[in-house]
Amino acid sequence: MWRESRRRKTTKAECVDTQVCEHLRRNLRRVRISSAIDFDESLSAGKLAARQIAVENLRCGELWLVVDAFGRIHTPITNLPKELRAYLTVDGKRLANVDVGEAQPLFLALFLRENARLQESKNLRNQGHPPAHPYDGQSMMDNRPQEEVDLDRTALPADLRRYLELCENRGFYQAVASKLNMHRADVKKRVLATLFDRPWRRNAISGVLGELFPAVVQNMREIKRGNYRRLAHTAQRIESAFMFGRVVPRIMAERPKMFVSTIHDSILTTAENAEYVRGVMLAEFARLGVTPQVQVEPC
DNA sequence: TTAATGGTGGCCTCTATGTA
DNA sequence: TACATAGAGGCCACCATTAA
Repeated sequence: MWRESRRRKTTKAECVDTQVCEHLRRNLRRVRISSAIDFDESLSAGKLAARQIAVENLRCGELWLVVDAFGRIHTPITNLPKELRAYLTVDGKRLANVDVGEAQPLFLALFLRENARLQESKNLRNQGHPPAHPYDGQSMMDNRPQEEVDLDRTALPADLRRYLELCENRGFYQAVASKLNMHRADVKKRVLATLFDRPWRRNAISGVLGELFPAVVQNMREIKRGNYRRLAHTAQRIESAFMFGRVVPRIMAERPKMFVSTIHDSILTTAENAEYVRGVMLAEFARLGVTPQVQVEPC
């Protein structure tokens, strides 16, 4: 019973629209998982048991949905090991994942870009100029029916511009990996940890980041001042606002019957609808003035 | 780094029971 | 009646896992 109370305590959906939550909950109930799963026998007993329990819970209809304080939605699907997604179906159809390349650094880049723009606008006002951009003062994730953002990137600090472009081209992790003579996959998790870590802790990754993007790192350190978790929380809020404030509502409006489930910054849907979802995500990113890589990966 | 989950075990409180 | 003990349940921390 105390687990139930703990779950109730953490189920606070204030930061995600109720209709979005209900839509995702309804879609969750449509998911089925195959009865014939080849578990990796080389796994430790604990890992194997955890996978078996996760699968059993899905079969039994244990379909919880929790919104955390930073707007992320957690479900049995988000907790499911990636390799088991291949066994999921909806209406008998296999699923595909529509994934944003280097999403976390990209959302951070959007936040830093907005910061830089607001700072620039503030400086101009102080000099007696009108606001630099009609977007000034408005949250970048407000879902108003405004036109696409016409962003003058030349006004941004050079290394922030380069950081943003690398994120868009899925080259950010590779740039760090190349400096360290490592493989992209090996540095990815460490880069993410370093970005969100305590700013006073230094390692090889933080050294390379400081070398490649000095103003970006300095900006991040300022955001972390007083509470280093703020940067991670901010990135998650931006991700949440984008996914549940823009992408999912648009899909709900345009294709209300289409299956959709989220895995933080990616969207799970049936393979036949994956290209449509990819188009929606690209269009919504375009409204924010960025063109990241969005890939469809069959589960 | 953040979040979630389940499992386990420790600590605390409350209640019931046994004993002097 | 007073005290000791045992069991149950709530709460929490820690560990494992998953995702990004």
